[in-house]
Amino acid sequence: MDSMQDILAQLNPAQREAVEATEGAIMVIAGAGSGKTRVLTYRIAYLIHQKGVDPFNILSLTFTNKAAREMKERIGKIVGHSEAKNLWMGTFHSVFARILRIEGDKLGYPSNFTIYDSEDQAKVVNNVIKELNLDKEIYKTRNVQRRISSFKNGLITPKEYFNLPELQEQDNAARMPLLGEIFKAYNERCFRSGAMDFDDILLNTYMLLRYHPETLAKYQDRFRYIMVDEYQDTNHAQYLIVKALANRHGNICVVGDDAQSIYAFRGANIKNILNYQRDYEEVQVYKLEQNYRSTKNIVGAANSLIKKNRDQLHKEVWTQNDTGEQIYLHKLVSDNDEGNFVARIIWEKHMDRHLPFRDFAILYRTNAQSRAMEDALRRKNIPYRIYGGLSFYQRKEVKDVLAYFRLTVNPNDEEALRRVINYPARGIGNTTMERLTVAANELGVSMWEICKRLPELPVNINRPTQAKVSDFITKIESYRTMLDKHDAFDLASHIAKTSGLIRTLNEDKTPEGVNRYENIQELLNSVKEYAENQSEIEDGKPGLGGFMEDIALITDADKDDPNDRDKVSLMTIHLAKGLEFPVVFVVGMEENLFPSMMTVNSRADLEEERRLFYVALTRAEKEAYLTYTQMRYRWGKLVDNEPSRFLEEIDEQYLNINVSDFSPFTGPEDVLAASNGYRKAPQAAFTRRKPQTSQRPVNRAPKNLKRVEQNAQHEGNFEALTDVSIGERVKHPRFGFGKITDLEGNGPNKKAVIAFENVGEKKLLLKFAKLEKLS
DNA sequence: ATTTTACAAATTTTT
DNA sequence: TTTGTAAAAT
Repeated sequence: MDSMQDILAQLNPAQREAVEATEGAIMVIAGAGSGKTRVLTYRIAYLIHQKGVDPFNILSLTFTNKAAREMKERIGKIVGHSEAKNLWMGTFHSVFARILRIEGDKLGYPSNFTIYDSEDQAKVVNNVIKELNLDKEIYKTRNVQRRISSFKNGLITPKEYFNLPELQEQDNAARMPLLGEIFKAYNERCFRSGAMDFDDILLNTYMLLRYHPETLAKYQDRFRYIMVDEYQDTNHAQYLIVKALANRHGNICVVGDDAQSIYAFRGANIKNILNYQRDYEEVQVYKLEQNYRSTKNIVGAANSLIKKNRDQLHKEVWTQNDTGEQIYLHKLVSDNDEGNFVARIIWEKHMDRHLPFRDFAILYRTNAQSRAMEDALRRKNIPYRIYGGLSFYQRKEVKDVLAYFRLTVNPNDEEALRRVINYPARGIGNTTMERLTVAANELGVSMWEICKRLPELPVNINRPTQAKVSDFITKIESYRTMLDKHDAFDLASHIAKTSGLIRTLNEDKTPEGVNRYENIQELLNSVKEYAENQSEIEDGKPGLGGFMEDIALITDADKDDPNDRDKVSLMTIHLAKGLEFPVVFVVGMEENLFPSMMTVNSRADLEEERRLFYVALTRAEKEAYLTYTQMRYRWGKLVDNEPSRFLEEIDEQYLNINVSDFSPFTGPEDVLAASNGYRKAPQAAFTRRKPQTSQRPVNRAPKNLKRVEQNAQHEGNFEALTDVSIGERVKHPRFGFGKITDLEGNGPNKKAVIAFENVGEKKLLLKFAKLEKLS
């Protein structure tokens, strides 16, 4: 167990003050890399250890569940693990889902309510639109979803919606006058399915606290100390929940950085930070401005960029770290080329400098960009892990099995029922489903209820079909009787076998089919793991119900697979928030991609994109690479690009610009790879287009980039320096002066062993080393 | 009722 | 390129 004094001694004065200020309202403005997690962790340890606060009375809201787990682990090392385990710690969604499982009956929800993800949500919305006979060309699912979500984040229920002419006018203007009807029907549908969507978790928590004073009092009493991380990304609902909970003891500490606010699109409200001082009397504000993460170059570049934003709190992030290298900027021909470039740099650093793969992250604006990166990494056999995108639990076959699980735990879950009532095929088709839907709507009960009482209801469904429905019901009922008697794994594998899903998948011998089968095995493995873990805990819940509660809010970023220990990380910049890596690549620095096309017309949106870029840059500890391409595949078509406006917003002194129309990274090897695959077309397109592009007057590349393009030829010469011999003195851009002591390999793989004056002996691939001869 | 085929539409970002 | 939906065929 580490001593508290030792720990406090590790903190700088500002950090230490923030840790020791335990009472009242605290706001910590924490610049990127300023050790904010450290402060939060030690603050909790300090509360427990020095102030004798019971961990049970501490609530800490983090950005990911993984972050919560890791903090708990570190706190456990200081105060003891049996103590730390009682902390209330996790994301807003997981902590409040937990409370709603306990208290939800007060709102009419069962404790085993289902959590609908966006796919479920979209399906409910679609069904409702269809049932209301609305034109789906006008009522686009995505738009309706977004709209409903924004209502909920603003704590507006259907009832309130109809009292707010303003909102109705907005929808009228958007040619969606019946949006309120959809909203109402959607909510009713979810409610009678015993289901909440992500936004409901917050909205319902708010409703619970607002209309059940005794429950509010209970949790106010319990949470004597509250901490909120990433406060800049909380929305109105979250803000009010926290405010309500803190109302009694008033010990609340929020940590955030307005420069890293990147979730306005989902309702996050930057004003929460600004209002904080108004809401609480005598707010103590601490600023953490010393960056411990990145080099001077990276911090300087990020600062120069974020200065372009008009709306921001004043803050001066600085660092004592080394100057480090400039940020590399590279222009590539295509997205394929970009992938090859990144893969090649990673490979080089891995081989020559022995950097483990986990030191690298590739960050992009949109998930679609991962493909080119994956292809390139796979070709070089570089292990990688993708975060986000289509996560494991969203795959079709996994969701199918989960739908059976869901139905077993909560048979009212209509989306689960719709998904599998005829999968595998049982002869229950659209006509039957329509009639069941009508009956459910008329009686206002769940579809499960209708199916169960089908014989006694005046529903026009013929006998044979009724029998098929009732067979299905019987099957699910039989699973339900096993819920309490069997652990999650026994029941799950029983369901997988007897539902016919495994059999159906087994018949498919295509590679994709085999893969799907393996995914189901993997799912069952994770059920097994869950059941085993839970039976070890004294008050564990080894049943399937517990498993379903557990996975609903687990995201990709929360998983911690030991197999993923040494892999390159690929993720969107949004997902990278809070993480750090020695070497970071930010790819696709192009207009219309980053900043996204959707944002360039509004200053507020554009500033959010700029903050996003700020977040991306500040993930890097030692080195950052920015890349953009001349053309890339979008919508299956080649599209010409211009460099991102953000590139010229970075102060030039921090950049090492390698931009030329000649791309040294499309070597013979890549031509081969390209002509092998399905992307023959681009290759042809390049050769035809290249001369054109260089003459085109429309090429609006930023001025400073264009100017340095001239120098690029010069840069190119460094690449070619392979005709060196032992004994020669050379200069390396990073390692400085050195003498060649040995040579090995031939042609493109020729390597030199060089004794550098300052950094010792290194073995470098000549084609990458950018050596300069000293004569 | 289910499978096949053809054609259009679509891309921000996430709990 | 992929994904989803609608019409057509079995």
